[in-house]
Amino acid sequence: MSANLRQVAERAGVSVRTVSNVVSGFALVAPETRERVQRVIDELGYRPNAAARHLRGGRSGLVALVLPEIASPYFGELAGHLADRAEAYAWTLLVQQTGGDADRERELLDGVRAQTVDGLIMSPWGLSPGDLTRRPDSAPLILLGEQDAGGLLDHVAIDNVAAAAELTRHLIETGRRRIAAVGLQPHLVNGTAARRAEGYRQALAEAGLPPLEIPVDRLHRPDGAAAMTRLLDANAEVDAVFCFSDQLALGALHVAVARGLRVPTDLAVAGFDDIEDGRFANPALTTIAPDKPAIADAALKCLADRLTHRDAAPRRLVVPHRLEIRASTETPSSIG
Amino acid sequence: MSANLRQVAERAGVSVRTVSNVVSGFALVAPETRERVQRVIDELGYRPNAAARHLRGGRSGLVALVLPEIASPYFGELAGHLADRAEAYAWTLLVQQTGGDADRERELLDGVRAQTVDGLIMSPWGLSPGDLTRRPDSAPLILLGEQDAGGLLDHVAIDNVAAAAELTRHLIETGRRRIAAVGLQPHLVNGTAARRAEGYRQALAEAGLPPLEIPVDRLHRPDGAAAMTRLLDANAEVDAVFCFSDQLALGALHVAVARGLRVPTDLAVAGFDDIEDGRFANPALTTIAPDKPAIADAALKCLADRLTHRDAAPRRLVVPHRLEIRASTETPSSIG
DNA sequence: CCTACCGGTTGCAACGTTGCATGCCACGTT
DNA sequence: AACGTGGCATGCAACGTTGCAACCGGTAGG
Repeated sequence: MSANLRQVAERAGVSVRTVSNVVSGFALVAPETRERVQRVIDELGYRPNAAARHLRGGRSGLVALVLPEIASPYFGELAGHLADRAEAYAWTLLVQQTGGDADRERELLDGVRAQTVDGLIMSPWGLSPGDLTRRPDSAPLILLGEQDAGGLLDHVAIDNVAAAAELTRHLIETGRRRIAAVGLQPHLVNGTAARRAEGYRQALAEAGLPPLEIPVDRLHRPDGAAAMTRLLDANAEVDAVFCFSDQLALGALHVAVARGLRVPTDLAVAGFDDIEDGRFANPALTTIAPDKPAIADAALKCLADRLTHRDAAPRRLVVPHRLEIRASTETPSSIG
Repeated sequence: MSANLRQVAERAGVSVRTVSNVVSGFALVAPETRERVQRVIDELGYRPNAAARHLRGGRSGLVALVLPEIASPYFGELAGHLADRAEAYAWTLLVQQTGGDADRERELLDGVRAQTVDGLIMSPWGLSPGDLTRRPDSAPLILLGEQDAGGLLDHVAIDNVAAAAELTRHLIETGRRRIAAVGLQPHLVNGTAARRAEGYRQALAEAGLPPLEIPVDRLHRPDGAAAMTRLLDANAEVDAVFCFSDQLALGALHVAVARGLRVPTDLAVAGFDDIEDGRFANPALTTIAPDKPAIADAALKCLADRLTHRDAAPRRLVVPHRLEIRASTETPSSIG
């Protein structure tokens, strides 16, 4: 076990309290005392005990990141930004996976950990807004993604409707007429897919084109592959597929190429999220790029603000996005 | 703030100690007392205070996962398995990123957090075995990846030499003769790349073929892309590229395809790690698939054992791998 | 000359929990 | 009747830290 304040105090010939003052750096301590104490601290290799600080002060320095799955590239990239940025707030990130399961989400929100962290940053899939607001008194919760929690909770998201509409318009502009949307999850309460569908429908309606919506079970590559297989088998004659995640799009792309379709000549494929894989896919994937560092910053800032103003009005932070046009949706005519 | 033991005790008309006994479930408590106390616990929504338990008992229930970067698909997938499995040990995972930087690695190993977690699972890149063993008395450390720490530390890894040799032999068997290896990192102390290079050289030597090694800066897609660009620009006339990570391979693949090479007809491309992107790449990527769930299990088990037997001899756990042959290395002749 | 104040330092108490030792009671045995 | 035993319950102390109030010596102001 490492040294504690008492041991340092004894050795430096001062009180425990003074050592504490030196360590925390704020209070009044005479320069020479500070220096002497500091020397002993270095000598003994003293490290403050986080458990005691937490017990005493109520701050753990931990923030829980509650995600469907950390292995998903989008969440992985986001977690990376969060972990980096968290340092500025002296927070360490703690990862908890839900698999998108409502019971598990509830369990993690109410569980022991939810009380020992300073806050939670969560991307809910299974829980309804009602579930989310009706929870016992514990650490503040910041939501990622659009959740219509009746304005009762802080959340951070891009404008999914606008983004999806933008991307759909881009497909229309490149001459596509039969544009399928892949990624609705009818069984999930999660509002994000619904927003993207909304934007997709808006843009199609503007152009007088009919929607074609393909539901999926999850948002992974195999689901995109399965959806594309179904589309092709059904002879749907689509000339563009807009997937609600890059993973779906990569799965779809894989099947399309394997089936001998030329992308983008025969079929345009677009995704959403701008994960790194998409950038290096063959062909590179057109996508909506949410500003992930900004999402991370906003979530942490929002949490920090919430901690200092426990009862300020909940905020909805909208983070910028960008339409990232790559080879997978190039105009067919311009290729030949 | 939520209720504490004292409040429950008062309300149930028993001592604090008895409530504690009910909560921890082990000690002798009369059934009717237990039931009465339990009722009050539910009523007040009592949750044990982790900070106090940690302070008192010395166990935090936290395990730090110290990685170069969580956004990297291999580490993301591994972290997912670890987070899932950790539950069986009542551990929560805490993520810390090093960027592969030696100073940062040292900082995290010696820092405050390293003392407040029950253990650390780390994938070191910058620190030498010497640095790793010479560290102050804190939580036990389990290493991921091969580290020749002189047998002084627990570590978990696949047999990288054998795996790389296997993959290289596969390339040779499919008729490739000019096989480049991409992924040596001369500036890093990390032994993994060196092991893979060793296996690669062995297999080439067996077949009487000359090695061709391309160093890289990092193991990301852009580095693979850059390496492939260099190879092509140098007119190296290679017919196969063995990349030491799937990310490198995907970058290389992207450039190869973009430059008009037919993969696998003109060029075979293979990777290492079996990240999901590789499975859905165009063409799908041949790779070495480490048994990631097994790695996660082994690391956690190893840590648990270490905690119960603080001074048992350090162990080196070798986890199985599998050669995953996919389209990117199919025999050219069999295609036409 | 007394008081007020200020910089520097200190002791006490408390955060919520659990290990340990002990106490109490009822029952069965000697 | 005295004694041991086993089941159950309790009080005390300690884990390491920091907020609070107080203290001390010295200087400035009334």
